[in-house]
Amino acid sequence: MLRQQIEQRLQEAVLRRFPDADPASILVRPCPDERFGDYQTNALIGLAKQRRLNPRQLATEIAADLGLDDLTEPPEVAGPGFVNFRLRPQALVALLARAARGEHLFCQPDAPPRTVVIDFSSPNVAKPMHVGHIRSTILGDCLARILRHLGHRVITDNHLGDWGTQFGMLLVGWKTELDSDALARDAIAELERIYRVINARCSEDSPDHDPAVLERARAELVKLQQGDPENVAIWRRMIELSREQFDAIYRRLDVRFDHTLGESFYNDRLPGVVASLLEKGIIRESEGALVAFFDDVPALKAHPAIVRKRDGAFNYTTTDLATLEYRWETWRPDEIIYVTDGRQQLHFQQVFEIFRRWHPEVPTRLTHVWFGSILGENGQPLKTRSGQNVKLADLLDEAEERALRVVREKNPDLPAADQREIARVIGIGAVKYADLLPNRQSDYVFSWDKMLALNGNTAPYLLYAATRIRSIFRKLEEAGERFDPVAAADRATLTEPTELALARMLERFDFVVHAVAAEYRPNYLCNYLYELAGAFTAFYEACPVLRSEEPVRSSRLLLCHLVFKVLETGLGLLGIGIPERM
RNA sequence: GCGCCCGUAGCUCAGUUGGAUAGAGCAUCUGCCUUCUAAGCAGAGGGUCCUGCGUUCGAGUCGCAGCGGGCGUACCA
Repeated sequence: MLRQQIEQRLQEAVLRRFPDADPASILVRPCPDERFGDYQTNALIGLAKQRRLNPRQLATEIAADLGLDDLTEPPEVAGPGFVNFRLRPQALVALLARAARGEHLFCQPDAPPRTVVIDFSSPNVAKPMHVGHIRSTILGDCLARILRHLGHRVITDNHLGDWGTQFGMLLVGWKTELDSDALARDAIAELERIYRVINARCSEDSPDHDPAVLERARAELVKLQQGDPENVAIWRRMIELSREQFDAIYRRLDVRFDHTLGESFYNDRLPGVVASLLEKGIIRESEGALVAFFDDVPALKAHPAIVRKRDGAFNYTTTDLATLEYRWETWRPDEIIYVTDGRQQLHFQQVFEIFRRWHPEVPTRLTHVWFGSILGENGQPLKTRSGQNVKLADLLDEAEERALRVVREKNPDLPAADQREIARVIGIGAVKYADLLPNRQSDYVFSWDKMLALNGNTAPYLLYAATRIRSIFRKLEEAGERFDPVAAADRATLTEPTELALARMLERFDFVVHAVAAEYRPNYLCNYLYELAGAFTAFYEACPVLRSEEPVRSSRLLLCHLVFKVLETGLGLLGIGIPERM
């Protein structure tokens, strides 16, 4: 927040000197080493080079013209022409006071607000949600929370896989294999089972292969596509049952969608999409299919995209194009974000390229936010011992169970219900944190031990710091005292190194949240919160709070109060809650 | 073949328009609980940032070439 003011004054000073300079390249960023200061700019070096000036001399002259006395110590020029800024304690105290009065929480919204559609999670009907869905769900939800926090209008849409050739087999299975008791017990497991049975009969290299079943599956699919009332009713029922199970998971994860418009929602639009693409000459017939070619795009030259298959059926490219057009017509978004696996990069390049040709008038930014795979300890994609996908519900159960074991060990005297609630919050938080902490583009190795470790950069560490703050205020309340942040702010004083370090950390929150939004990388926020929690525990060890004398005592309480709010807000942006105690 | 990603401490990984002496956790070692939660803190050791060449005042970061690994690549999504 103070960084922004420094940057603005720097840009103004540069423009006074060079009216034609580009302010977008005049940036102030955190110092890599706190010995140099809190913030620095290196933009003047490049600026001087362009204009054949001496960089150090230019830096010295600009630094003298900044008018930063209310915010920083006198700026220092260093090395080849860096300018280093050190925040004044009074400026930090004033910032904390404004936060105490509720004027901000160390983060300012983006202006102007934008409309952003986020497409994430997208599980398939009649299949259990498994680890393959976790990153999309958690990352997408986190980005939605971040962008909303920055003041944008966010529309989340769960593009369910509720249509496709698998329904031919599912319909045969429903009519010939269904065990209604099993369906009542665990609908998805039963749908999965009947699918497997029929799929085995349809596949030619299976010992159960039966050409008649394959034929029947095709016939049932055609009937569904033609609107046969019985098949449509069964199909709707399968969607309903699946959504109940998805919703149970989303409730546990505290994930919400504004819309759930599955693939089938776009069925009516598909023929029109293809007709329009043909009319505009964007696709043409090739080997019986209708295909878009990209001879003028080097990366896509060797990768044409099929928009209608030889047999006349549409595929996911067609559906995604219809979806894009619908979203544009309905919400006029400034941006549409797709959160999927990195393996779909080529697909989205093709879809975006086709859409640009199809609707060149649409200015919407199209973004594919992709992520790597979750691997087992053997370096291969994570599976159960029997080679199945790990079900998300099982994974969440185990996270909570493991957390419960630790809670019981650490807090044997708490009531069992409290232990379970604490374990639930920690377990779910640990899963989310472990997923958001790695750079999203890298594959990461899933490890229970690391995820629920009690130290290191983990959810329990952050939650522990937060509950220690809660504990301080609980003690205060038990003593019958009331804490008034505004009154504390009026006489706040920061002198101890760990106090000042904490205040500086709070000030940086704004920078980090904006960096997350700009690059779609929640791991920046994870690392920030870890540092904030670390700065708090260092302060906690060095500075008694309740036992100190006024006015130090209320200043430290104010720090605790604000650190808790930022931890709570930051963890909230990751979709993670804080237990009452640990 | 073409395209994308990765290669950083023994292990798992961060590393923000290119920025100063490359960071963290785990593991190893040394201290710290009669004081607000030790699920903690303070400290130590540990590096040819895959290799080479180039651009630059400055390269883990950018470009080119190579090596090693993962993934994608015409009718699944």
